Amino acid sequence: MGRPAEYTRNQIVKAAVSLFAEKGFERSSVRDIVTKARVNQAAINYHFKGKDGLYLEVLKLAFARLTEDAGVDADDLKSLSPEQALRHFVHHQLRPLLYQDELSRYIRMFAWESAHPSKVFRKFIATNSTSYLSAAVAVVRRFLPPQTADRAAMVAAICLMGQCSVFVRNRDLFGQDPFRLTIDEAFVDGLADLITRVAIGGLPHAGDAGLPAA
Amino acid sequence: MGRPAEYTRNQIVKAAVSLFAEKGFERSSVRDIVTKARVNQAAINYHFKGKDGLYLEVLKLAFARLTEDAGVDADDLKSLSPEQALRHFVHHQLRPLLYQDELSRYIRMFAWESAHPSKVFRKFIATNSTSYLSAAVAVVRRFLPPQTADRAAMVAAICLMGQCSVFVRNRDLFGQDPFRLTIDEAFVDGLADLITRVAIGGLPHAGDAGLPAA
DNA sequence: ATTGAGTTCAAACAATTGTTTGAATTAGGA
DNA sequence: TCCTAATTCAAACAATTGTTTGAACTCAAT
Repeated sequence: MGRPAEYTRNQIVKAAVSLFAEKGFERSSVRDIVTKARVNQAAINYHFKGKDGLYLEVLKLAFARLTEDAGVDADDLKSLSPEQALRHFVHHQLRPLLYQDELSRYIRMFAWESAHPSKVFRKFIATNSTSYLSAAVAVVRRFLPPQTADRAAMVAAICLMGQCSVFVRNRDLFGQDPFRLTIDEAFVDGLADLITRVAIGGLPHAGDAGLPAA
Repeated sequence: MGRPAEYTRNQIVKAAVSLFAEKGFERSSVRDIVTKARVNQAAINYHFKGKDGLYLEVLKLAFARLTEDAGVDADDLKSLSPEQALRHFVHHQLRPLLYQDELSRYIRMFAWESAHPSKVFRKFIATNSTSYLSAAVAVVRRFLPPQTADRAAMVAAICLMGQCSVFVRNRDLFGQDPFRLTIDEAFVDGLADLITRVAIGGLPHAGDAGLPAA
């Protein structure tokens, strides 16, 4: 046996998560990752069979962490009132605006994917039947008329997440010149309130929208 | 003089708009553009001083076309009721889902930029003081309490456009497997209704959200 | 016909990407 | 101790990117 292989793997995964969250998968180069991880160039291919393999591994980690987490766990959300669950979910999606921990990085990775899904990601959610959207669908559903079609609920969920992910992806940008938003706790609370209130006020009427039935 | 230089320029611009709309600026290679335009490799650098220069030219065209257009023209929208103006604006943003004409391509280009603004785009909107967001701000404002801060209105506008651009960018994707949405006129009408109704129902309460004052 | 500026062209350049190679290490089992 | 398999490493590879080069070509004006 050679040196601690697990150490190298962990270093790579940690660096990859950090970079994928910051710039997305496509814009993160293998060389950037190995430099940040302080490992050799060829390590990624040796341990993960390529950049795609590494991403798949990272996606599995992120998905596992996110589904077991309180923010999107179906059971936890069901125990709250619809309004509380929605508020909770939205705030969870906005978490990367405030904290830069591991969980936030995972959420941010998914925010990049929601902008333009990579091939790896599409293959990943194709196999994981319980998509990362299902939590959002469950949250949204409770505001919709009971007989609302699955497809309509999914569309509403996509809208909801779309509003959050714009801010998560472009956090740095919105702090700058044409916008000059100060992104602190007060701002995120306000933003979460805005999205939540708009959804609460509007979703009950969404059923009338006449989205095509399933 | 040599051959019709204007012809070459037009060919390049046309091909570039098509590709930028389809995949975004970064993912469109110079070689793809010149191949589609049926011109020589070096033509882009000769006529536009590089890929960035071409994009800047295209952005100017798109911006001019979009601001003179009924869908986002401030005066046209003011002549409608707030609800009508909102519905009109949202439907306009969703136009690339139905039609693939020039106007739709411009809208789609901006949808890519709203996901992850390129350097060229950021420099462009920095000089064009009337950002392409201002129309959305004006539309949204009429639903907000009169004393609402500019910043809060902008945030609401970003949310509104975020909901539209997700679908515009990933049109093809949503037609496929995990989603299987049939994107026809009925769907787009329904989607526009959904977004509109949610906004109408919720925006009036957005003022309570306590977004940081300007 | 000749000039000369404007334009096209095939080819190469320089930089970056993900991946592969094959030798050099490392550590555990015989 | 020697052997073997796992791991690391520097280097190169092949493909793609945007850009530059310098000669060839076109056409209006002289």
